[in-house]
Amino acid sequence: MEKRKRTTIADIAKLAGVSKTTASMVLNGRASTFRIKEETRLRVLEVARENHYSPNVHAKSLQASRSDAIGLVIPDLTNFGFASIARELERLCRESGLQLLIACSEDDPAVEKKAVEGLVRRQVDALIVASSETGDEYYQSLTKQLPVIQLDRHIGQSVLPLVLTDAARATADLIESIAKEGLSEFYYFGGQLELSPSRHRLAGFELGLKRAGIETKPEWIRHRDYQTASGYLMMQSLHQDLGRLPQALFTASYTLLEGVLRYLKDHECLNALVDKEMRLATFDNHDLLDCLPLNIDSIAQNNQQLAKTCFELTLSLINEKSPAISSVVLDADIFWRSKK
Amino acid sequence: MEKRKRTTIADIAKLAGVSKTTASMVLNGRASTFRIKEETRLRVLEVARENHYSPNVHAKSLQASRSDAIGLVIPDLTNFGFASIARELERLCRESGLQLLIACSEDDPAVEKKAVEGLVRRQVDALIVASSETGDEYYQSLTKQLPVIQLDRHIGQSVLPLVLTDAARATADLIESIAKEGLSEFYYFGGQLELSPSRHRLAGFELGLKRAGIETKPEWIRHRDYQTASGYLMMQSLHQDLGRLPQALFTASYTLLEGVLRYLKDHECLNALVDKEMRLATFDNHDLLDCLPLNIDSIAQNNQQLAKTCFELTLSLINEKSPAISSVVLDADIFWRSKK
DNA sequence: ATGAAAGCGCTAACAA
DNA sequence: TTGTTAGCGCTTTCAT
Repeated sequence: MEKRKRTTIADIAKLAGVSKTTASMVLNGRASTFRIKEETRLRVLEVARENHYSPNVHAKSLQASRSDAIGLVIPDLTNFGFASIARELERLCRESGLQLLIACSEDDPAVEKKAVEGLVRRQVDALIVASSETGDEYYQSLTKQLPVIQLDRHIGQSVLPLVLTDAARATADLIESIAKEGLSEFYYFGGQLELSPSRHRLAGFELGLKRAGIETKPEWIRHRDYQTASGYLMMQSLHQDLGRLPQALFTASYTLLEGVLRYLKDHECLNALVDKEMRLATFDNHDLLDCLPLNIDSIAQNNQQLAKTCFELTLSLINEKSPAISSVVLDADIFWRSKK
Repeated sequence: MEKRKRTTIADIAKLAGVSKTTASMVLNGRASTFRIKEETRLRVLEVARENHYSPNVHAKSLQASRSDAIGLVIPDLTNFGFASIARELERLCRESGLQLLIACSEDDPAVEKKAVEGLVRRQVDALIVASSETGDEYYQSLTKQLPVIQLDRHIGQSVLPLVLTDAARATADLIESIAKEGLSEFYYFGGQLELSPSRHRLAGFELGLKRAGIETKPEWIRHRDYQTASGYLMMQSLHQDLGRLPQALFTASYTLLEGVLRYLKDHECLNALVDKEMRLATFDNHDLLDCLPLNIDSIAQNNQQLAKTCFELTLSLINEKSPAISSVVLDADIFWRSKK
């Protein structure tokens, strides 16, 4: 594995019998601007091709103090929603000649900080964060060095640019509609209330019940974190508390739903869903829900739109065109699987 | 958004009243090696902290001609298997102070080439590829510049370092066991035969049947690509061909399984699975399969092990310690859900 | 129409 | 024990 020294612009210049300047101009497609002779231009291009010349981004970044890279921090790459967003952002970056640097926080503020520091040291031109922090002091101070964009999650009351989904509205609509079918109870399993999406989802849930004329009982609302295991545990304790399955349950995330399903499967209760004796709905969508006989309604964020909006906002911040709007809230969609 | 000029080592040196060299030594923790006075060391460190000094990786990379970054090319970030591998590799890199650069090929050789070129321009120290190419000429030529490791997919007959799962063995065991339950037919839906995993999975399938004393009929084997839509279409045409559901079906990927399930759901045939009138098994595992009443057996790659092995191999190649072994084949696990 | 030289931030010889 | 200097590959004035 002998590492061949890469060919540099100096090599090309020498081989083509021109100066570095001329070679640089030609290779950056600005030959006409500098009225380089066509013959010279072709010669340089030819030499470059023959020698597989590829510019060194570090040299370029060093001198331009730009990296043409964007940092993305998300909790977990295997979470389908974040994976979708990451995929879309990666595609947009790739097609614009940028590189997306993805780092995971594992939903741990300490890990998140480490991850961000790594990205900042790599001089990313901007930072997109789905944060697990509750305060934005750190990001606020970072913003002096580079643009920071909040994605999917609002960090405390931060006024940094923000792109997220209006979870409350779709949740309220979904809950109201189900509740009006004539329920006398509706349980809610959620994650950490410190995270902004948790609050919005819960607010939507309570609003939906209210609109359906139902008063929320405190014992209906249960919280842990977004781990699948938490969904399992909450379902277990609910089942024990009641001595039966609940009439209806809303899980605030796909991971929690999975925990609930696992419990039901382990205890051979899935039939209650098939027969619609128990109503189950969830935030977050998953393609597989379409393929199941379980009648689980869901709320889907528009991840593609989220990514696109976020990307465009990021680009405009990088170019210091202070954009018309710096915060965008998108609608979520409801996927009905219990009806019709 | 006024971009503050970042503090450099020269700033630190000046503020601390020392030379750049001294500051550099101290900041790289090599003060003792150069016998820098403790007092000086502390002063430099203090100044650096006060000014939020963070070294510029581009300058460092330029001079060291290393980037402390590793490139990863996978077909799709939302594919659960690849996402798991990416997550694990990202974690390993992060904990070693490296940055993982992830790019997607969308299973298109042209896109893949573009993606790789982008990573190479960024001077990644090594490249890990789950390729959709059928020949390795390109990667073979790249290997003169940097180590290239094949992950999960064998590129043609390439002799480049390789880490993958022995799909054939587990598949054969699974198929044999199911077939011996007394089946007279067993269908197979696969993806592009040009991709090495496809061949291994099919070989395992045929071996399994053979061991069960069943002769494979050509019409049992069907191929398209790994799109979910292809699973749907293959199921549709099979259903029409037979005028009934098959006794047993093996899908060579999770995406194909999803297409099959979607077809069955659309045509209200899922009960056949619940009642075990139709046997369904798949390559690739998914947590949700544990939560369903569908009795779908699956084969799981050990993604964590795959990532770990690949990472270690990569590190040793970067350090030019030619490793003892340059190819690793790992076992897959069978998850039974139809038995017991 | 082309070239020489400086400088981006950093490390490593080599001096002192 | 610390400082001076050159050079990594590139772009960009400023000359010519």
